[in-house]
Amino acid sequence: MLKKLTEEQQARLIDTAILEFADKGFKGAGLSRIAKNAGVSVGVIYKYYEDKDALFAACVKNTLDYLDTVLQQVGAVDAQGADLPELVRALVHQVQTSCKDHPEYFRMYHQITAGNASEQGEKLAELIERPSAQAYKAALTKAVEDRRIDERLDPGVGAFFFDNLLMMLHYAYSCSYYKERMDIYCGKQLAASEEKMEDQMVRFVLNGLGYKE
Amino acid sequence: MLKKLTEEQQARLIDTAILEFADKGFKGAGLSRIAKNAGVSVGVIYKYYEDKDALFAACVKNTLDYLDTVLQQVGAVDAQGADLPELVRALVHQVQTSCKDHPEYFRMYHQITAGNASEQGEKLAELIERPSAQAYKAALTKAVEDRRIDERLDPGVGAFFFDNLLMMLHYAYSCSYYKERMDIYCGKQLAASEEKMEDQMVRFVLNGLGYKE
Amino acid sequence: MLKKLTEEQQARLIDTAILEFADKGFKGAGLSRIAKNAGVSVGVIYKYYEDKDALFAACVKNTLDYLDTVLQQVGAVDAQGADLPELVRALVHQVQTSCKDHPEYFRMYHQITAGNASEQGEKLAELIERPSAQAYKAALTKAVEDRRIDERLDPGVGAFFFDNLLMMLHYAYSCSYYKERMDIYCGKQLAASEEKMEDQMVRFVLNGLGYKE
Amino acid sequence: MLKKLTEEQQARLIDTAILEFADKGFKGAGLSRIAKNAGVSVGVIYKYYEDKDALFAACVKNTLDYLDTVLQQVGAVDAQGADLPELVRALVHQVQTSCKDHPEYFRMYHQITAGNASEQGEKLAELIERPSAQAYKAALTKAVEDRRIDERLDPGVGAFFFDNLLMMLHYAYSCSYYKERMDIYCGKQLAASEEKMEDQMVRFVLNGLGYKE
DNA sequence: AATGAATGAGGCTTCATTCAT
DNA sequence: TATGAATGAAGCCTCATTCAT
Repeated sequence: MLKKLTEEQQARLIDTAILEFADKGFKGAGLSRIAKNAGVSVGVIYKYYEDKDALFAACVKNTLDYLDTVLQQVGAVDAQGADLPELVRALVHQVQTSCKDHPEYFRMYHQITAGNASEQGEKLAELIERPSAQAYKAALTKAVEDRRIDERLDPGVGAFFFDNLLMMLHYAYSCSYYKERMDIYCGKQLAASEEKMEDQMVRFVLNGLGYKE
Repeated sequence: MLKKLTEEQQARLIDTAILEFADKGFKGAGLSRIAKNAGVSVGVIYKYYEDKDALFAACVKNTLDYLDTVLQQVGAVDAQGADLPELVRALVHQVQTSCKDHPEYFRMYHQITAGNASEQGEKLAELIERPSAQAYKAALTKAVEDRRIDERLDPGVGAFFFDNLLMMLHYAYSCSYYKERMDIYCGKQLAASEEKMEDQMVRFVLNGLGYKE
Repeated sequence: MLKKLTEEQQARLIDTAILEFADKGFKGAGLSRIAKNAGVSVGVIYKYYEDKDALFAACVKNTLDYLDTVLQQVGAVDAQGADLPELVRALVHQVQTSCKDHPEYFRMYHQITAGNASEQGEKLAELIERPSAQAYKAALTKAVEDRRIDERLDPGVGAFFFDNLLMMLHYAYSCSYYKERMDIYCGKQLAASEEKMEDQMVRFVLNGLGYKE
Repeated sequence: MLKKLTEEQQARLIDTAILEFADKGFKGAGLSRIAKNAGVSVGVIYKYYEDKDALFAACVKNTLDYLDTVLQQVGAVDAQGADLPELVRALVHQVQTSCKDHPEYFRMYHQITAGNASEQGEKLAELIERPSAQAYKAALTKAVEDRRIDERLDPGVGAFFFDNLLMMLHYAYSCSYYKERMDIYCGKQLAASEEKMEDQMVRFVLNGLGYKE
């Protein structure tokens, strides 16, 4: 079913759609605008996707794939036997780089979590969150066993708090509201320094987990 | 066909509208559905609000007022000379109670931050975030001066991380996606125990800030 | 059915309604605006008139009464045995004075003839036009018999042309479009001089009728 | 569901719209009724016209173009060196034929002059009236110079009266109210005879202008 | 197979009409 | 009885979806 539309055009369609959905939400997004910005016709969208819902679903899947890729990269760091501080720093750093590269994916994530579309967010949560939850929890469980972090902290809950912080950092680097919010809290100057924010974040997280040396 | 919408009916209209906007977003919300659910006619909305934008603005204002009230309550705890652990615990606890009472306000907040409405979220950020930012920063600055928390942590940034955690906890207790996410990370059992979550959260935050004794 | 609304208020209601209908047309007129401008409530309109149509009908009747009054005044001139030039001059003059006093009635007439309301204009034509048609025709018939005007001109048709000219003069003095049109044709200066316009009109009409001596 | 509205369909849309606006006025006209009568969907109107105002404007433009065409045809007669009686007769005759062909344009003109639409009629007056005013005035000025008509009559004012008569004749042949009115004044029989009305009109006008030989 | 104009259901908004006070 | 807020049908307009080319 992909005769005339090149792979590139299909990719561009999805990318454009993600931008639109990420910025306008499901209802606010316009198929004709997407088509125009993607340089294709409205009709062709319906050759590839059943309807607006299906296009949105495809965008969601794309977002998931991207998030998976990002997670995999961290997994690689983990696999190299990095210690917790290195891991945390790698994750925080990656928030910054991935948000610089593709802020739209995280705005898209924010839209997904708003649940304005037709589908249930609950099903997506499982899909999206389980992998990182598992990964972080595993790392923390191991750290607990190694007596490197506060054993009174449940690894799952710790992972939750940690990911919460990452999540909000993603938003701060991707969504205008949260960007403004970060500026208000941290001051524009500090907020603009990725190094300092990274340092502070790493410190707060390790402290929070009760990491010892 | 009452002679005038009672205060109660007006309140119900706004409440219904907030529920609708919170769950469907600005574009997805339907005035006729709001009217029906509020038990009034479509036309009457326009006696009280210029248009859909104005109704949304009123809902936003309502949300801000609620958030202010919540913050004020914590301010009272602070004014009683509570120490940092008490303050943190009070805040975390309030997240749980306010989300139980009025989850819709926090879903509404999430919608506002998505920026799908007609107005700019940037202007709202200032309005919404400045007060708590100031309050938390002040508390942390004082704690730094008292040598109670890690002085290498910038008070503003510390407040940012802390509020980020609160924010995500709000979402976890208000928005279905984040609720599911919390369950995935923490396990349904732990997530369901407000006391345990509170304890863990207080521990993580105080650790994170490097709080001593 | 006229307990509280004084005669004066009722008159004001009709006057206000005429202004509104004359300027906005039947559909464009707003009952709430009429009520407000008349200083009464919307509801009371429905105590005196079945619906918008009935109110419009009352305004039409009022207009007819006014036009009748105007015609009667000319009838008085006629009854005094005035000759045709005097009669014509009196009529032309009256166009100018009545348009100065109550331009709204002639704008109303224009609206009626547009037939935008719900009722048929045909019925009204009979009511409105018959009297003056009869009067003018009688005057011309007599003038023909007296060999004062061109007998090749049918009295009815002559009356028609004459009234056509009067009608358009009414419009020129009452409706902004026709006022502008008069300025374009005659030049602002000439158009502004009622005496000159009157003279020219009288001359043209008498000439047209082939009036001798 | 044709691939594109044919020229014919587009023309039909405008024609239907003119009919609707001409008979119901701007406010009274209904886009859905226009669409239905034109045999197209409501939505397609918005592909060709920004909104109801724009559709109305297009109808007005169409009307102006038609009136121009009509005037041009008379211009041709004038250019052939016709004398005043021939010119007047040609004009009167054209009123009859053009009203038979397209009465809706003159009802539309009547609506425009009622000024119920969104735009100012004043601007249109200049556009619509200037050309014929100029043409008629020129013809009369020349006639005055040739000592063919009463020099005490201002050419502009003479043109005004003449066009007033033409205007009302247009209405009489196009609008039901004015048709009825003509019948009342002239009698149905005479009114129905275009030749006689033409003769009478030509006589009246030439007399009115004081035309000699 | 892609195009993009046409379709028409649905949403926001207005306003004539009703009716509780 | 007058009031004027509430009602809800109807109008304008948008946009997801269809389909002739």
